[in-house]
Amino acid sequence: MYQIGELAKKLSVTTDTLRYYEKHGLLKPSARSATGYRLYNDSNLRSLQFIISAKKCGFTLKDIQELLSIQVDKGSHSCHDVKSFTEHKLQQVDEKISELIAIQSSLKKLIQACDGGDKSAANCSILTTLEDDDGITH
Amino acid sequence: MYQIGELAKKLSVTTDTLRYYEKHGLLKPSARSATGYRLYNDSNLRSLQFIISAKKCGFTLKDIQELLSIQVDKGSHSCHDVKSFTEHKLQQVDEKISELIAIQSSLKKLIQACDGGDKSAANCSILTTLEDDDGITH
DNA sequence: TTACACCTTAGAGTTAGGTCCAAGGTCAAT
DNA sequence: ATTGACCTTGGACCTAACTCTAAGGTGTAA
Repeated sequence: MYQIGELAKKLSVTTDTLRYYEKHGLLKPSARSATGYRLYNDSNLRSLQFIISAKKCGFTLKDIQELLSIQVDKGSHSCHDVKSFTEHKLQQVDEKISELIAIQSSLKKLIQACDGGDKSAANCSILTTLEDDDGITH
Repeated sequence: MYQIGELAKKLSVTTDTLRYYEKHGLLKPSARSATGYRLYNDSNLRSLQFIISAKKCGFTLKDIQELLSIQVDKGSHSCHDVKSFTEHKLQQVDEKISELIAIQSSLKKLIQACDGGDKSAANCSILTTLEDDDGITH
């Protein structure tokens, strides 16, 4: 069990942020001490890691709350709903990955050009390298 | 050449957003009409596509401005600076991709569980599937 | 020449996601 | 028993990225 300050330090966020996440339904501490201190367990820690990762990838806190709320309950009558919701989220993730891969390949080319590649005049910015061949396709 | 409204409609943003991007140095229209109307060309359109893509992946407008400002000028004395800056940005992109791939694999497992996979009791949420095997490693 | 859909600027307002008090309680060490 | 580093709540404040409003100019079709 961690106090709020320990957890915050572990994952480099502030205690204010943790209280904010609690208030907005993203991360509820597993318990409270007799005197009202928030107490977090390892499951809370993993949730927070997930929140931080997903945020870095451009998901809103609302998106993240939805992702965290996905629960597949075998035989549940809501299985179909959960599945189509999850498929929709997967599609968003796939899109982000495609876009990042295009940017990644552009940046790699720019670095190569900097190493003395012979196309440096033609490929001199992220936009020109994106246009090159395997850029973002829409 | 497009007027602001045409470009906005083409890429599903508002005209206010385009004016905002101009004011903040992200997207300057290639010309103005005699009467002061903004005129955008295809290069402006590609810049805007890039801005939208990068934003979706969690880059701030400041990040995006920096990405757009990368210019490799062969033989430039600043080549080294540009290279290390670009390498740093590439590292950020690589991280985002890793995190998205972990989330992607989780979502795929959840969808499979929904299809009647036999591990649905054990793997019932995004967090449990992340913990499974190939989750995010820190 | 007037209607209507465009465009201009400047500046105010909004939302998400924190961040920072203030006033006070808790806990371990001196 | 008091110091100092923790914790509590409530509410004000802040920044990024829009979004809206007001007051007015432009362009073209009836």
